Amino acid sequence: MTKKWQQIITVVKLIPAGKVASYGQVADLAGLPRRARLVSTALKANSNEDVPWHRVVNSQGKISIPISEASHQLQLSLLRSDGVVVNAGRVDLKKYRWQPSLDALLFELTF
DNA sequence: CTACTGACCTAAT
DNA sequence: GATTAGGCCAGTA
Repeated sequence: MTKKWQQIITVVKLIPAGKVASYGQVADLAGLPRRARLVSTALKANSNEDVPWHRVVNSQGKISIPISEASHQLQLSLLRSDGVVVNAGRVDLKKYRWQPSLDALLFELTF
């Protein structure tokens, strides 16, 4: 577990239920611009209960996990239990995109 | 050390 | 919408 991963995980933990963020968005907030791919590897290594990894989708609002993976369905159901509407593996980003509050942004500065 | 792999992103067809 | 191409760069083998 590197420090970069910890920063990513920390940001993901800030995403409130009912909202989603994109990989790139998380990377930026974690102070790691252009590292969207690192977010995905960090998340897959930390798919446990205290990390709401399911609230992270790609820039199109779609679930990026391959259908072949069992966790694809898991993300789908977890999102729905959060109250997020998912159609064709996709959420409406205009509606559900997480907009970090000011205090959340200030918190990021402690990185 | 080199080579390959992505749960990515953007822009251009 | 869908697809392609290029860029990206930390992990992994």
